[in-house]
Formats: sequence, structure tokens, C-alpha cells
Amino acid sequence: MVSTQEKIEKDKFFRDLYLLDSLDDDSPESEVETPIRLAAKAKRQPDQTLDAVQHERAKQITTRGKVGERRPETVPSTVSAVDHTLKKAKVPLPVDAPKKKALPEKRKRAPSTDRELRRRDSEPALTAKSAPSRARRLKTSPSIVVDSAVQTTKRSSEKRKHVTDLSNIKQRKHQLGSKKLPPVPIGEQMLKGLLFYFVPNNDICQARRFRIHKAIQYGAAWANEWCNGITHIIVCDNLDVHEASKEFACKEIPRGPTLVNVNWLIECFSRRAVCDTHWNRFQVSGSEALKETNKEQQQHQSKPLIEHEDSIDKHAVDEETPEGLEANAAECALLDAETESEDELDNAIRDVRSLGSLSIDPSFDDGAKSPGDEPPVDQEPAPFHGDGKARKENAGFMCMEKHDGGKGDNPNEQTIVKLLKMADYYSATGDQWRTRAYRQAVAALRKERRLIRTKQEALTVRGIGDRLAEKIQEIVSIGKLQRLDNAEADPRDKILRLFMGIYHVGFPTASRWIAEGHRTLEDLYQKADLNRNQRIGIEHYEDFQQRIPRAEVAQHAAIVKKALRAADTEAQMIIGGSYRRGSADCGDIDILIFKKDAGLDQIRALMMETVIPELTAQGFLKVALATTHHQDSGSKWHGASALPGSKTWRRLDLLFVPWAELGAALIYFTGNDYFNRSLRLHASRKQMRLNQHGLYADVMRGQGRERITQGRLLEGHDEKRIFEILGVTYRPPEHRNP
DNA sequence: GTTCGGGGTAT
DNA sequence: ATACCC
DNA sequence: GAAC
Ligand SMILES: O=c1ccn([C@H]2C[C@H](O)[C@@H](COP(=O)(O)OP(=O)(O)OP(=O)(O)O)O2)c(=O)[nH]1
Ligand SMILES: [Mg+2]
Repeated sequence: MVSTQEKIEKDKFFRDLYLLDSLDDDSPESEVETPIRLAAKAKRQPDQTLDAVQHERAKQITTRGKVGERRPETVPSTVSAVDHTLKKAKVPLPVDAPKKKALPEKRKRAPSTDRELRRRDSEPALTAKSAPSRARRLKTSPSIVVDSAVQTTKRSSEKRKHVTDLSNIKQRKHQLGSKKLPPVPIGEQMLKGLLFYFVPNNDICQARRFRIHKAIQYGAAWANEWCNGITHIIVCDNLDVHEASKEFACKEIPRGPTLVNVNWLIECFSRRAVCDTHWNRFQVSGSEALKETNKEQQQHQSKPLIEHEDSIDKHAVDEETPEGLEANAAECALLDAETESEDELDNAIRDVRSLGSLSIDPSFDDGAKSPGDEPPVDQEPAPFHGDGKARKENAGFMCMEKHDGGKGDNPNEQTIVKLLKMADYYSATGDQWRTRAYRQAVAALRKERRLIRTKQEALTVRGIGDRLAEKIQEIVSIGKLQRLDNAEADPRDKILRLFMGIYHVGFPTASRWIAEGHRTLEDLYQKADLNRNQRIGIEHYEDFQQRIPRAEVAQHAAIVKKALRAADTEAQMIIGGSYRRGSADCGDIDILIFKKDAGLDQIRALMMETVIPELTAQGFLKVALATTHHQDSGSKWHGASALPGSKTWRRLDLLFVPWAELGAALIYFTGNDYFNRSLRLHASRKQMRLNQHGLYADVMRGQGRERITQGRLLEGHDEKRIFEILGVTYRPPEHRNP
């Protein structure tokens, strides 16, 4: 049932997508013609529809799991849905009112949307990967948009958030009105000499105002009212020709100026060049060739948190005096970097010193991963029923429980694997919340020690509702999930996943590229417009896709440590991320850099002025992917490194941490992501706020959860103390793998 | 019907 | 403001 | 997709 329906929708989506690209590219493309492309072409022929929108979806995939890694086989995801929804949405489009925000963008990005737009089922699929954290990429983002009509509609319903409603609260904060763009870049005024007339011709909507200003920055002129010399009529809000014509006194769109939709302008911005206006994606709905519109949207989003039940009230485990804490912290540094993994690091250091050989003993998986170790149960407080009240308050927080990644024996393993695949599938679909729900269900299942076989049994587990319960029953009874198989069988999503696997490429960008006709990494490298990070991402696609053996992480850390100590003998570091959680392999190398009693400025200066230049000179650091250029702000260096003699680049993240914020930074950088979200949500429910700098109290939130007050710092230096204040039993890093 | 973490950088 | 990332 |  569902599947059939889904399939239909999915097929429609792709059909439209391909049609779009066939229209779009008229150009000669290319040389490549992969089988996929050919297939697509064949498909397209039949009809053409198109619309301005494209389907775009939203979000991203799973995370880091990058596609390649396990093979992405699956999934098509893309879009989906929503056709119907979209269509109808159009209705409301009032011509006159400039809606607030909505913009008509074209295909690509429009801010809109958010959350719930989507409809119910969609189709994409994803692959799987199961790692626990893969879902991160989705966070919040908005994605595409499509027709603004839809968006508009939705938005209005959105209430307070004006604007986009991204799930990110913070984004809402900035209201944009005040921001002014920096003056024009240099010779980048590619729009110089052009005179634009917008429809609707006003700057009431923030998005439109923003674009108008941006166009001006790039050299264009804006005609407040109709006049001679207008070179382009830019139609926003996804208005169609008929609607747009009402904006003119004569009720007709003047001939002469080129008529395009906002997508054209957006693309000009992104390409920094005046694009050809003839593409279908730039045409206004209803104008000649185009007819129909489809749209889609989606969302995207990101990670969820987890939650569970358990109640626990608080108690903190040990208490530590300040000194103890400091000592502890210092010790930790050593421990983590040295003691804890002493062997590893020592070996690594030795190796590095001697030659950089890698052998070593990569062993140690000791920690958490190995299958035997996790004792089950344990738990701290009594899990169940506590007093109703305590239970209620803490219900559902994964951070309250031990999550060691489930060591081997879970009877629900099969179910878990399938559900994780579904989570991945949805992440590619752009539905961050659905992804979060699946992940939470998985976390809940991992704690179960009995096999959940029927829907009834499943429903008793917190985090599993009706729909997941049915799916679980299906998995247990027939051993598979029809929906997942459908998704995985569809090869079309592979390209999307391939593209999203590129570092710094998310759902909106991957979708756009597909719509533009790109089908392989070579296409992208040669023809797409890539930013610097994306170019590096493609050049090192394989490198960044691979997981890094734990022993190698230690070797990279040893090199950093050596340079750090050479610069300042008192500086310290701790390897965080999945390494600290005991993983046998890591997606990247995460290191916290700090020094007793030192502030951020001191650490930053040490790193930016001495250590990093030195490591770069050595040839260890290869490129900086994201670093602050401002010297007075910024707390991290994100780039790539490679061991001497190795050609494989690894992503390296260095976090500069003030001594006073070490505990909060450790929590943040140790993760995993869902654990952090769970802990932070828990804090916010207690009127507190937890971030990488510390735990704050008395945070006042206005409507919409928007923070009004920063709050009063409760603790930042001591990791255990933060747990204690939050009333969460301390969990060692190995148990933070929800 | 609302909420689902909080923040950084690059463009 | 958006996109992508931690 | 689930909880409230
Ligand atoms: O969306 C995210 C991603 C990461 N983090 C934190 C937790 C995480 O542990 C740390 C380092 O990020 P990274 O991406 O390196 O994750 P990881 O947990 O180290 O996993 P991996 O093995 O993929 O590196 O940053 C978040 O808070 N939110
Ligand atoms: Mg990591």
C-alpha cells in the first residue's frame, strides 16, 4: 500500500526532475553521458512539465557517514512528496500582499519551510549505515523551496517565527533588517549596468529586500517604479504570469525587458556572473514554454536527540573540589591523550619520532567497542517507575542513560539495523525530525533486553509510537521492511548520496546539481560551480570518506602534541570526539587544546601564530577548511592533515578552549551529537542553557523559545559538575553513544 | 497544535 | 540570510 | 515520527 503510493510519487518526482534537467540543459553537456544520464534522458522525453520549482528537498543525509562508505546503495530519496501538497498550496497566493518572507525563489533555495511541510510519505531511501551518528547532517536546514506559494502558505501558518522558521532558533534572532551588507567586492560587480524591476515591486518581504540589496551590491540598479531602461523584470514569490501581470497598472507585463523569476538572480549571485536567462528554471510559470508547476519541498534537518526514560534524580557522583577538578582536568588531559590511551599515544609518539611508521599496535579497541564489554545493565538509578514526578521530568532523555552502543547481544539487533537504515533514508529526504524519531526509537530498542516482537510490545517502549510499532512488527515477522527495500532498490538516489557525500555539500546543493544535469563527480569538478571547500572535498572524496583507524588518530595527535609542547611546555590537549568515546575508528580527529589558567586569547594566539604555522610548514597540515580570519574571535581550526609519507588526508578539528570552559567544551566535543542534544534539551527544560562554554541558569526565553537572557554561569570548567548540576548521573565517554 | 540543541564559519 | 559543519 |  504505502509502497505503491510512494512509488508513484517518487516516480513522478524523478520524472519531473529529469524533465527539468533536460530542459535546462540544453547545452551540450556532455561528455560524460553516464548510463544514468542516458536513462534519464530517455525518460524525459515524454513530457515536460516543469515548473519552477524543482524539487528540492532538503536536507541532508546522514551524516557523516558518507555515502561512500558503506555503500550507498540505496535510495532514492529525493524528493518526494509533496506534489500534491504543493499544488494546492498555491492557492493562497495573493498577489498583492507580499507575503512576508516568502520568496519566490526558484529552485534552489528558498528559505522557507520548515518543518512540517512535508507531507507524509515520501520516498527516498537511503542506505544505511548504521552507525550511530550518522544523522547529523540534517540538521535544520531549510531547503528548497519551490514555489513560494507553498511556502507562503505554510509560513503564514507558522506564526511567530517570521521568517523562515528554521528550526534554528538562532537564525531567527537576527532579524535581518538591520544588517547591511558590506560594500561591494571588488571587481565583482557583475550586475553593473543592469536595471531590475521586481514583481511585486517592493521590499517588504525580507528575503526580497535582502536580494535587492545584494543585487545592488553587485552593481545592479533597482527601479522603484516602472521606468525606461529596465533590463530585467524579476518575478518573486513564485507568481505566475497571470498573477504577475496584475502587478502592473496596465495589467500586462511589458515587453522589452527580459522576464525571469528570482531563481535567475539567485543563481547570478552564486555564480558571480550573469547567467543565461533562457533556461526553463528561470522562466515564470505560465509563460510560454512552461506550464505546470510542481514543486516540492522538503526539509532537512538534522539530528535528533534521544531520550529515554529513567528517572534519576540527581545525584552527583563525586564531588570535586576546585583543585580536584583542576587536577582532574589536567589529569584528564594526560589521561585522554596519554594515559587513557597511553599505549596508543605513546606508541604513536614513538613512531612519529622514529619514522612515522604506522604499525603500532592498533589495537585497542578495548574500550567500548568490543563486544564483550558492556555489561549490561547496570544502570544507575532505577529505571522504571520512579515516582511519577521524577520520571516525568526526565522521561525521554537519552542523556540520562547509558548508551554504550549496545554491545553485542541485543535481541533486537535486526530491527535496529533496519530502523537505522530507515533513519538514514529519511535523512536524505530532508526530514530531520523523522530521522530523529527513528534514532530515538533505536536508542530505546537498544536498551531493551527482550525481543520486541509485536506491535503491542513495541508500543510499551517509550519513543516508539504507532507507526514505528507497526514497522517493527513487520520487520520481526517478515524479516524486512517493504518500504526500506523499495527505497534501496531505487538507484536514482545514489547520485544524490554520492554528491552529498562530498565534504561541504548538503542536500540543497546536491539537488541543485542533479537538476542542472550533473551526474558524476567528474561533471561537478569540471562544470559545476564549486566553492573552495567543495573542490577540496571532491579532490579528496575518498580520503574524507574513510574512517580513520584509532591508532592513526593517535599518531596525528602525537604530531600536534609535539608541536604544541614545543611552543609551550605547559599547553595540553585531549583527543575528543569518537576517539574519546572509545571508537575503534573515527570520522575525523577532534582535539581540544588548552592550558592551565589560560584564556581563549592566549590559546588562540599560541595556536594560530605558532603551532599551526609550524605544522603547516612541516607539511603535516594540508589546508584550512574553516578558520576564522578575525584574530580576535574564533575558537577553532578546522582543516586537513596527513601523516608524513601518507597521501591520505584526514579532517582535523582543533578546538581552542579557555581553562574555565574545559568541562563544557569536553562535553561538547566528546558528543556524540545526539547525546549533546539530549543533554542540552534537558538543560533548557530546567531553565538552564548548556553550550560549549558552560552551563547557565536563569535563562529567560521568550516566545518561541528564543533566548532573552544569557543566563548566569553556573559551571564551565568541571565536566562532572555540569552533569551533577543538571541532575544527570555522570556518564563516561564510552557511554555517550546513544 | 507545538516542539524537537546550540553555536561556528563561509558565502 | 543561507548552507554546511561541529 | 513521537511526546506532550
Ligand atoms: O551536529 C553535531 C556534530 C557534532 N557535535 C559534537 C559532538 C561530537 O562528538 C563532536 C565532534 O564532532 P564529530 O563530527 O567529529 O563527531 P564524532 O562524534 O567525533 O564522530 P566521528 O567519528 O564521525 O568523528 O562535536 C555536535 O554537538 N553536533
Ligand atoms: Mg570526530
